[in-house]
Parts: sequence; structure tokens; C-alpha cells
Amino acid sequence: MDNNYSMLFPCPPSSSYTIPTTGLMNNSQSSNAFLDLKPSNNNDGEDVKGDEGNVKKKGEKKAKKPKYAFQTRSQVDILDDGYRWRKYGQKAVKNNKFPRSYYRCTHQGCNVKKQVQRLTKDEGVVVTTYEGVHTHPIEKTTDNFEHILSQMQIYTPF
DNA sequence: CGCGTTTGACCGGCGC
DNA sequence: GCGCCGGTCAAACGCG
Repeated sequence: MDNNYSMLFPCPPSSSYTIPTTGLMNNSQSSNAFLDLKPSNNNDGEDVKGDEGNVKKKGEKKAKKPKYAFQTRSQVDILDDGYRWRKYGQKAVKNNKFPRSYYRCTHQGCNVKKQVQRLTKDEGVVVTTYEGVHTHPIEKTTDNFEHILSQMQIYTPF
């Protein structure tokens, strides 16, 4: 029953996740901010990035999926947030020389999707977009997650 | 052996 | 009506 989840962090605890901080958020609000993320209905037309012009404009029946964008500064694009993701596609995006990776939660009933994109101007910056909410507990300790959170800048699409 | 990853092709929607 | 773009699924392969 107690599954032993081993660390999936492929990088040493030394320089990888160090953020030079362009204005680090208050540590007292770091982890709490994320946990406080609620499925607030975002207005249709609301976009995390309005530089591409998302064509997903529907706003009809059913509640819309909450979308959150995170900008993380990391050398690796494989940021493990505690859940298991399965890559289901990769597509190149205009305005970005780097391709965007599409991930999906491998959990049954958990149709949470995640998109990871790297900025062309700053390859050290990785933008992760979460869509949907997890309906299951994390598969591994959150300790490291909090650690990363303290180094993440949370962007609220408000 | 299992599953996670990779690449290509296909489909839908929107724009013009 | 056609073209273009983005997004998703599927099959195959590799690795653990």
C-alpha cells in the first residue's frame, strides 16, 4: 500500500533551480498562493498569452476549464510538480523558435492538461500552462514542490 | 514487459 | 469555398 515514490528530480540541488529573481514574490505567499488557486471562471476571450491569438473561443455549455500560466526560470523544461505526465504531442509555435510540448495527466479521470513552452528570447525561462484541476492526490511528496514554488512566479490571468 | 516518449498525419475552426 | 494554424490522436520504438 505505501508506495515508495523516489525522487524524480534529474538535477542536482545546486545551481539548477536558482532564480536570479527579477522580483521574487513574498515567501509567505508562495506556496499558499498556489494552493489558493481556485477554479475561478475566466471570461471567454481571456487569454494567458494574447500574442498568438488563441482560436479556442467557444464559451458555451459546461463550465470552462480553469487555465493557469506559470513562468519558471529553469535550465530544464522537465519541471516535476508531483504528478505524472505523459507527453501526447509536440508542436512548433510561431514567434518561438522552440517547440511547445503538450502533456496530459496519466491518471484515470484526471484530464488535466499541461503545456510547456520555452521563450525564444530567454531559453532560461519556461512557461508552463495548466488546464483543468487534478481530481486525485499527488503521487509524491510536496516538499520539493514547495521548494520550486518559492522560485516560481505565478501569473494570474486577471 | 510496461509505459513513456517521439513523429506524422488528421481534424476542426476561423479567416479571408 | 479554400487555406491556414493549432491541437489531438495514433502507431512504433526505446528504455528501464
